Amino acid sequence: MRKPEPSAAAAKSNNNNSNNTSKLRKGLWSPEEDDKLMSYMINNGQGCWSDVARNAGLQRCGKSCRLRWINYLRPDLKRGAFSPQEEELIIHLHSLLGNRWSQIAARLPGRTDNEIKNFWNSTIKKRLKNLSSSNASPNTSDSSSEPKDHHAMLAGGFIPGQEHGMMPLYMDSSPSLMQSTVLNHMFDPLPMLDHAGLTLPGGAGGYYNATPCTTQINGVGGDCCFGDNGVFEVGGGVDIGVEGEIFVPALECVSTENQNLKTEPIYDHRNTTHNNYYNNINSITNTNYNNNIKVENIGVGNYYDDQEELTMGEWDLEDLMKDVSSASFPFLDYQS
DNA sequence: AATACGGGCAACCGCCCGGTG
DNA sequence: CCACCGGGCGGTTGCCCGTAT
Repeated sequence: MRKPEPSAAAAKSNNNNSNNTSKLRKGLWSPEEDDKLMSYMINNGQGCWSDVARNAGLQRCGKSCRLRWINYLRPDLKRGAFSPQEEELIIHLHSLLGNRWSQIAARLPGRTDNEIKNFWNSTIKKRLKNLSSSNASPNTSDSSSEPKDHHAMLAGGFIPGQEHGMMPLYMDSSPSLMQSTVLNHMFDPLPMLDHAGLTLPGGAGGYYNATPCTTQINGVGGDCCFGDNGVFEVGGGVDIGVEGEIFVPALECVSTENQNLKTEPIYDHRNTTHNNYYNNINSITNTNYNNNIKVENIGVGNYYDDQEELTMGEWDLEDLMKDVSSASFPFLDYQS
């Protein structure tokens, strides 16, 4: 994190200078900048980011605006800690995708690649490291005795919030290592599911409670999204996915009590008040919907049962992800 | 109470890729 | 074919804050 430039006021005075690329602000975003970007995006939608920066009256480069919007201001962002299910999914997807954070994020509703990347580097990586060191036998703790097959060593290790213990965990993101392990059936393709009862987060027994990908702003009911024209639309949701509808998993319990959306975030993201602003958005976002969808045709393991479909040299990410997206995690359909 | 330290995370950097003229 | 530009992405930095000493 970086301090906002001390000359924010000075930068403002240069608003009318169109040739001010050398005076672009860096560092933390001020609440005024957030307001400008937020209102511009809601009113005009996403276009050329350098235009966004210019037209919104921001002394920022387009990239900075894009990043701020994607990582912080997007109304559909989920704030707060990762749920155990999300952790599991991240680990699972990372075992398949490696450090392709954007692709992992695409399958985690409301989470950004940056958020997941930070979470991985700060939390999960550390846990895996501790795990690997604690798993080492006291008698064989010297480095020379490190198992050749660290996949096997890690398999059955850290599974947050569950007792599964069949998912391999990787410190190494090499696809070749991952795919070879995949081929060896070393992980449970649906680690977050109870195969017998098909228990999904928020539900059980073949059905689960899902929250649709919808967002309400300032209490206005309806879905929100960017339409074909790039304009941020409220109302008139798009339905795609399982049985024709978009659903986002209810990955965490969201309070429905606080519906008083504050329109002015208190700018201090170390301060919980600021986070509350976004949590309130999410409260409203995720409220009012508690739909049940039927989970059918889960293609568990079919892909991996046919080993001839995969060879080391023909590893196909998209094919691999088929099993992760619609089949294995039907609630993630809307993302693709 | 003061200081040191480490964790968490927002934001920047630099590279890559695709589109366009 | 090439140069330029904007957008996307992964890696890294650096600051704030909580905790330990």
